[in-house]
Amino acid sequence: MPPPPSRFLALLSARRPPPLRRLLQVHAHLLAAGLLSSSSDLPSRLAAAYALSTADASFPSPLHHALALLAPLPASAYNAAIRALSSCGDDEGYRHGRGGAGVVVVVRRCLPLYRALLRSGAARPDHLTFPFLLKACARLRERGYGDAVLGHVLRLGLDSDVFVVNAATQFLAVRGSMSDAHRLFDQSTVRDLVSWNTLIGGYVRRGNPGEALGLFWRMVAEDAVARPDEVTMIGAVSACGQLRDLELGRKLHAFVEGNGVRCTVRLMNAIMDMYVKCGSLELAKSVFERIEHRTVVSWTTMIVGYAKFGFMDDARRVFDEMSDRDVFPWNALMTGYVQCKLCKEALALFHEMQEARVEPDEITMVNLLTACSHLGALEMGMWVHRYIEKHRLVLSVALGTSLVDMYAKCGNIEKAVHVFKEIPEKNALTWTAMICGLANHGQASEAIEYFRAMIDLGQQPDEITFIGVLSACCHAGLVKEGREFFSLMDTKYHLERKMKHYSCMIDLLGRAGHLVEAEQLAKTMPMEPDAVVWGAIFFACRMHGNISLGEKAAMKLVEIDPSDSGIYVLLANMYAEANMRKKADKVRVMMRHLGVEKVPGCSCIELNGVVHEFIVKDKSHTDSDAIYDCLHEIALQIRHTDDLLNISATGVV
DNA sequence: GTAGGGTTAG
Repeated sequence: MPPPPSRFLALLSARRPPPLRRLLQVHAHLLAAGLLSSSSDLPSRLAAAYALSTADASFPSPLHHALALLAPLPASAYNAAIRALSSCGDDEGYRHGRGGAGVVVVVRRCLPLYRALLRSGAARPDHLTFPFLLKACARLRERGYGDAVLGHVLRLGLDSDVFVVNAATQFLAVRGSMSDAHRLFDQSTVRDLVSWNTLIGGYVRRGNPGEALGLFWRMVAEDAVARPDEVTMIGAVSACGQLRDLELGRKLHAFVEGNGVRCTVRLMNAIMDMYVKCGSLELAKSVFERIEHRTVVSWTTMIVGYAKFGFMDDARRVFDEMSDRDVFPWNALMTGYVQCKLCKEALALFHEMQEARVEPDEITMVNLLTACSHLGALEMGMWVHRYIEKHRLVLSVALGTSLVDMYAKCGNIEKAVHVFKEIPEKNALTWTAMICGLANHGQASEAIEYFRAMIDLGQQPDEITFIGVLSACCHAGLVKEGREFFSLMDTKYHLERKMKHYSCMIDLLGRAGHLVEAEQLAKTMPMEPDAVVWGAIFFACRMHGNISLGEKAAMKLVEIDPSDSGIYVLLANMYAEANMRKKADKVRVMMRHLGVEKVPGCSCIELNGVVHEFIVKDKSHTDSDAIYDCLHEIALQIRHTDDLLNISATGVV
């Protein structure tokens, strides 16, 4: 007894097509049983399965089998195959990196099918073809295909079909411009709830919450037929979250409850997220507690909420309470640790994640690299780099930027430059990471060169980019360039100059001996100079022997932080250098009298992937004795070298 | 058949 046709139908309709070998067996069987000539769905399902499957050495072009099967069939058969391809990978959720590129390759196969349909004598594209085809085009990177398809829609007069128009709006919102999508919406004679939702959702995705909410209110006021539903409200509430407008958010929440909108989990999740973004952890929590069937998204949103306000213990508790976790909650918790500067915890979490056999993704890698940058953990950072290469993760802008930053902050500037050059798509953040890295490594002229290249390529520098170039100028003593960039910031880029920019500029002027100008800038800057500014002035005074201004700066520093012992020591040193022994002793006495104590500093180092932390006089490390022996040895060598240098400097040798 | 919530870099 052969299996019934329904079994083949189920086999061919599975989310993943059967292997090509099996497909050919099924094909042969259906042919023999005469089932392919019937009016059933079997031929188009088989064609779709061929189109979905991956070619191998023995069957290099399964797509040809698909086209041959479809040739005598009506448009509906083509539509079914295009549909299968256009939503391929939907269930897994579209992800960047692994699999993402493969999905796009499969989606792209809609195009030959559509071309065959256009050429077919038996069938023509219809109103059912375009929603699927446009969905596929929206998932491709190139815009051209979709534009051509939109032209066909007009020529076939299908612009009066609301499904086609909505799909076209969605395509324009995702791959084209929102203004085109909006124009299509305004000029369309057909419009329904989905049309509004598509356009509102498009503006939200593009980060234009003002337009999204404008449309929402217009919909409420104008359209008596299309009432906002839960999808509309997800868009409106998300827009409100982007605006960080708590008052409006509560209003929209009330609107949901007052207008009989279905309270789906998705909507509740969106409301929670809005409350978190608007800064009300309490309201988010109360919504969370009222959700009956929480999804991973609900839990993850709560983790993000706690992490955002620094309650990492609560975030961890929520995380531990979850029953099944995909990569999102792991990433959310890790992001929280990194943002709270708990980098060792972030790395430990990654090890837990590996034990739990959860596949890390691009976001995980970005978090890990950020943690490595803060810790100076080069070995771990390099391990992440190898992992990315081994698993062929796409070197996205964010990932590439994190890599550049990691190498720069962990001391390997050559590798940072190398990676930078390999990143296919760079943005202002990538350039900034490179410029700051070069500056911190003392490669001032390169940093400035990169800055000028960035400008030439039309990338907009921001406050942080200028910190990079200004500190480069500072390290190299490039006063002229520093002045140029400092003024450019205001005149050309209209960027607000922050404390850090002033302190950098003042440091630069001071080191170069322009003490009057440095002091003048400190006096006229729009904010109260901080310890860094006065510290820079003090340092410059000590360097250039300006005792009176140095004293003034020291007094300011004491005023800002009386408990900081460092400044007393430095002041005493300044007097000593200027041969003012009495004043130097006086400061030391004062220090003892005030009972100022040195605050222990902390440093850390990574060895074989383990991060070791040390504080002054710390004996807690297991190898403490050996470490102190080594330290002593180094100190002796330094003293010895120092003596030699002093001797040669004084000309005795 | 078209629309919808959560994690990322300087």
